[in-house]
Amino acid sequence: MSSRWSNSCERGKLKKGPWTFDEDIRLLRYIRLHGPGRWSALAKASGLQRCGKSCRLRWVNYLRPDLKRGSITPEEERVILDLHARWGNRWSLIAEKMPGRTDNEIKNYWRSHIRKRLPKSQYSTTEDQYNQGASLMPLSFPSTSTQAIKTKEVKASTPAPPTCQLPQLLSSCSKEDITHHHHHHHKVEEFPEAASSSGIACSSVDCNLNNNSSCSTDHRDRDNLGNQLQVLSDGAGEHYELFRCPSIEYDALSVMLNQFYGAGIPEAVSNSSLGTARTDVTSTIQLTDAYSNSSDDCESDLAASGMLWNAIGPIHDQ
DNA sequence: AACGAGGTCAACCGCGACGAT
DNA sequence: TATCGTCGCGGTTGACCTCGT
Repeated sequence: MSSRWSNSCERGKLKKGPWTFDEDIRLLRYIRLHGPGRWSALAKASGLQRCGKSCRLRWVNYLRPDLKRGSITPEEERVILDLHARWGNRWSLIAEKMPGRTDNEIKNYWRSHIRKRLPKSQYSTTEDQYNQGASLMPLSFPSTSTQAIKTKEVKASTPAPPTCQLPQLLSSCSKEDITHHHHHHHKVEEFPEAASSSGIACSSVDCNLNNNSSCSTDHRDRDNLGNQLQVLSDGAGEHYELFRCPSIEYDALSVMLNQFYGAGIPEAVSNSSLGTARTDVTSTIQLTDAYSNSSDDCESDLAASGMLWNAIGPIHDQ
């Protein structure tokens, strides 16, 4: 039993390791059509050379649109501390109380940030709580009933089909920023190939060199990423505007997700700080702006962008 | 500039549980 | 009831990154 899933992953020498951009697109497109769940079937039907387990993990921990990006806030850390003190290493349970955070993320945060600050005696007791059969303390949070949080009996619900939760991803770069930085605000042409193939009115792409202080070159500080893609809707259809900070990577997944969910939200603004630079080089497009007259740090890789648009395809025919 | 140590985090692995047949 | 397929959880790994020397 325990090895069944493992075996199915081994079967046919399925791919392992970091996900590529193309795989992400395939997975997203499939989920867009059929919703998440039934991972084994999904893995086969989507054409991905991945096992269902891997697909599920990628979705849950990385591609889900309702994920909150950026560092754990002090408030969130307090919640983690509190809940961990109550429940021990019940990461999925803790994650349920922290919308937008995954169990993996919380677990990693605990191990790399919190645990090392605590004396071993302190964290080991809470970590052992569950194994010792300690009863889970009732929550002080509005949430599932305390009966429902008894240990592993809690059956994690299948993630709901994608809903429009992009407001959670609101970027730190606002329109206001843009208007305040005219000196670096220049328009570039549409993605010709993309627009034609997708059938979407992609009227313009703004490459805004936003030099405000919130823009950081530290790719790991995702809070500070200033990339922004706006999906704008008007009578003529939808078009997309992309704003970015200099010297940071424009994450293609963001574009994809905006289009992915754009159908459901007429006007969506999203943060493009999805993913990290290190996950996979192919999952990010280095937006170095070939269209800029002035600058050296903003170029764009239209081929890659075109590939993206082609890959995800138009909304209306999905 | 080069290198090593330590940190971070996406992804993997093993396992237990559950539902369907 | 037994078996099978699927799913989700928690622990662990390892590639990549940053920082100090």
